[in-house]
Amino acid sequence: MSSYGKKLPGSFYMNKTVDVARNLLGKYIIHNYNGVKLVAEITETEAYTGIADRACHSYGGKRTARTEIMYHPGGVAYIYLIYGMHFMLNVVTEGAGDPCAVLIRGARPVAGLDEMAKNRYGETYAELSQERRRTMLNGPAKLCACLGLTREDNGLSFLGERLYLTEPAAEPFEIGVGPRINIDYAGDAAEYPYRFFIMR
DNA sequence: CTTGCGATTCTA
DNA sequence: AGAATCGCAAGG
Repeated sequence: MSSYGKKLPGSFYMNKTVDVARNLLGKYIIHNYNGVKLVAEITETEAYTGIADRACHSYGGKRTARTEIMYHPGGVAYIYLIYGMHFMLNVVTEGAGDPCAVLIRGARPVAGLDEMAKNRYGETYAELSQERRRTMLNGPAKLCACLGLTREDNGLSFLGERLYLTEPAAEPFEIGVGPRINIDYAGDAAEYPYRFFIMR
């Protein structure tokens, strides 16, 4: 076990997606990237609950090359390109054939700060403005850019050695809940309280 | 094959 | 408010 806590077991992911989304708050994302350990604490998530969820890419059982990985058993990464330029990291949940996932919307940088800053801004962490230091991981696309995650990493198992999640020493926090962001197309589902975030 | 557009971000 | 920028998915 590393100093960042014990790796989450496969069973963590095989639960109701909304519960996993809530439980992911405070967990660490570890990406061993170019020989550097990038670490970030998850601070904001959104649950996408599969076939019955109009906001979910697999809504209605839609099964395409892009959504295929969501049908895999929980514990793998679903990473896709959006707006032709941004990648989004999701944690696939629940059992095989139940295409659900949790979008990681935000995090707090913990380690590998220089490498993260270089990945997105081409500067060391020390060279970043205070504003950028504060906001470098507070969006799903920024998070992927800083952590060096791309389409190439789609389907990676969180039980492997390169990309995984850990349970760090517990620090209590309150959990905020609200509707998901930018899914106006989803009708009633746009109002579901499926977004979770740490309130400090 | 064509076309419309998105679970975003930054700039003005 | 608008642009950037392209793979995906639906439709012809």
